[in-house]
Amino acid sequence: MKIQELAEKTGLTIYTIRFYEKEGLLDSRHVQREKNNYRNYSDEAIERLNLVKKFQGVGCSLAELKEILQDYDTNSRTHLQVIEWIRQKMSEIERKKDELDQILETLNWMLEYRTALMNGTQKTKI
Amino acid sequence: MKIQELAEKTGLTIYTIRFYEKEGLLDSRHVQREKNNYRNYSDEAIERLNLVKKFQGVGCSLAELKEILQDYDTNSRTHLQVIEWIRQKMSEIERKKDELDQILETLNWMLEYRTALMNGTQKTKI
DNA sequence: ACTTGCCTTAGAGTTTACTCTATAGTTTAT
DNA sequence: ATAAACTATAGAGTAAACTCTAAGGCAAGT
Repeated sequence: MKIQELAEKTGLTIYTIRFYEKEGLLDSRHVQREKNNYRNYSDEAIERLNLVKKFQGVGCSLAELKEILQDYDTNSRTHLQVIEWIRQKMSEIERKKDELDQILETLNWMLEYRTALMNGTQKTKI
Repeated sequence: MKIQELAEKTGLTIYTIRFYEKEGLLDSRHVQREKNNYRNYSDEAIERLNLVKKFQGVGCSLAELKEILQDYDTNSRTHLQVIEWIRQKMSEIERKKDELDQILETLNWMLEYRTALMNGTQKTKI
């Protein structure tokens, strides 16, 4: 498929897709060139970009993602290094989940506070 | 307390603290000026900055934070608007938690994949 | 053939969130 | 009283992640 179609299927803009490619987040499994030099994307590209989006959404930088997504035989990182990275990332995610719970509590408190204010009650604020 | 002390207590730099103030994330409850024009921070400032950090860490922009943290009587947003925002944010956070679970699954799968590779097994990749 | 619309690149511009520098005034320690 | 260490401001600089523009090539419809 061509870039416009991929953009529609992933919800990204064509600029972003080309930018990600330039940043090394896509490789030959995801993009090939036609004779006319047009990019031809595989279905794997959709999955890949969705993966990128998912990780991005939880505070992963593109640089970090690039390192981890790079094919095992094309870079210098050893499997053990990558495995270590994955483990660290997993406990980071667990920590982030706890944080989200804390924020939910805070939001709930804010909700109560605002509701009380609407009814003229006085409470403490931060 | 003065800015350096607040920086140490919050883990932010003095630049960031001043920047946040300029962006409207702190108000008279958090900062006052001395006769010498030095900023004098209250203990509430610590709590406030920690709150900002927490929300920031889960993808809240400063602009968004500003709107929500602004004092109820100093801005044009009605309580109902803010309450609606809080509700939306809460379901957003719930969605984010689900995403984190998905990512944990993905990471777990990646871990298995890498481990298998180390042992010479072949699997599929994205 | 011609227009419209999609594709290409290089490179410039934008936004967010800092981060620092220059310059100057204030406070503290010796 | 003088230096070191802190404070202030305005404004410049940086990094990440886009976002767009210009100039040109290709493709499909009339």
